Amino acid sequence: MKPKVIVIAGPTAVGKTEAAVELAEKLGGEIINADAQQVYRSMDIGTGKPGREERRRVPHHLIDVVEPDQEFNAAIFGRLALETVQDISARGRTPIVCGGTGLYIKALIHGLFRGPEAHAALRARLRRELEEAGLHALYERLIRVDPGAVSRIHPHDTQRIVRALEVYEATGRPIGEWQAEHAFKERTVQPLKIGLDRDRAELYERIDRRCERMVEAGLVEEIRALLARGYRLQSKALRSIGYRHIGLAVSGVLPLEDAISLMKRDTRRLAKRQLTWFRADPEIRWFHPEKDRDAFNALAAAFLSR
RNA sequence: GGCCAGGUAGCUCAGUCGGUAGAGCAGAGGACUGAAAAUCCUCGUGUCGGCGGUUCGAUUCCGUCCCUGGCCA
Repeated sequence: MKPKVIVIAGPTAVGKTEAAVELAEKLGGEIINADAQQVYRSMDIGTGKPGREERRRVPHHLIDVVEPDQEFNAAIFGRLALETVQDISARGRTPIVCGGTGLYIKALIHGLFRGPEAHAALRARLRRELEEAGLHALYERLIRVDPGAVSRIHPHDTQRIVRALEVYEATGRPIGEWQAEHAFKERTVQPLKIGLDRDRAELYERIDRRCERMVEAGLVEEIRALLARGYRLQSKALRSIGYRHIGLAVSGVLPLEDAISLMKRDTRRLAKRQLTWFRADPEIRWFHPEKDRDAFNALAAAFLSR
């Protein structure tokens, strides 16, 4: 029997953490983070991690699992999250997955295609080629070996072009074949998907205020400390929202005030992308994080007793 | 009170030698299989400040009023 999992998804700053903590207390649950940035240690303020109080009330998992310069990605997350779900479940408790990274949630529920993992050396070579020959040349090469890619990968999408070539060169098989075979058909768990959303203007208001609070709470100092320990602003972890913006202010490229404005804008855009992702999933049941709290709590309880 | 410069998309502004208008930013929608807080795609109708006049036709020209900024009193 596949373990039951309650998923709480939604855009950043919508109020997922409070909802998840309350639900976990009611149901005897434990929270599994599904937020791409919260896995990094020493990045607390800018990632909006749950605070000491929340973590005291309910056990949290998959927060602080790697250093900011360590490799982490959706596949690693999927494996760790599944192990964690199974562990929580085996102890008779309820796993509650809470986060805004759609791909991570998908990687838990369905896994990713079992092809080659990210290959650092190969990727570095492709990057070099990209600089020398240009993106167009890489794209041409890709569609020669994988004609189906024309309809799936846009010629400007550097990241996907590189990944597709990487998979092809590592296996001799186009990425499209791997994907078609996998197609997210299987499931590792039985999910109940709860989506949280609220009025757009209100959400953006909350985002703006949260960015300001992060700076007041010491985001600048947090970034200085990370840089002092040798982490680079161009690393995967620090290129994320907030860190890359305030990082510009810390290194004197931008006045702090401008950096904060850009951080707010890009956080709003992130929220919009998150909503686009989750809206495309017909299994998600949507609720207002406060007004509908009783409704989704009841739905979760009914799901568990089924 | 007088003179000058403006009032056009949410914001900053361009433009129409009279045929009802378009950029940047903001914003909206979408895609997403090992970087995903990443990467990428698509989207511009608004009493052209109000009211009159001239004209086949006015956002454009004329008159007048209102508003904003600057200078002078």
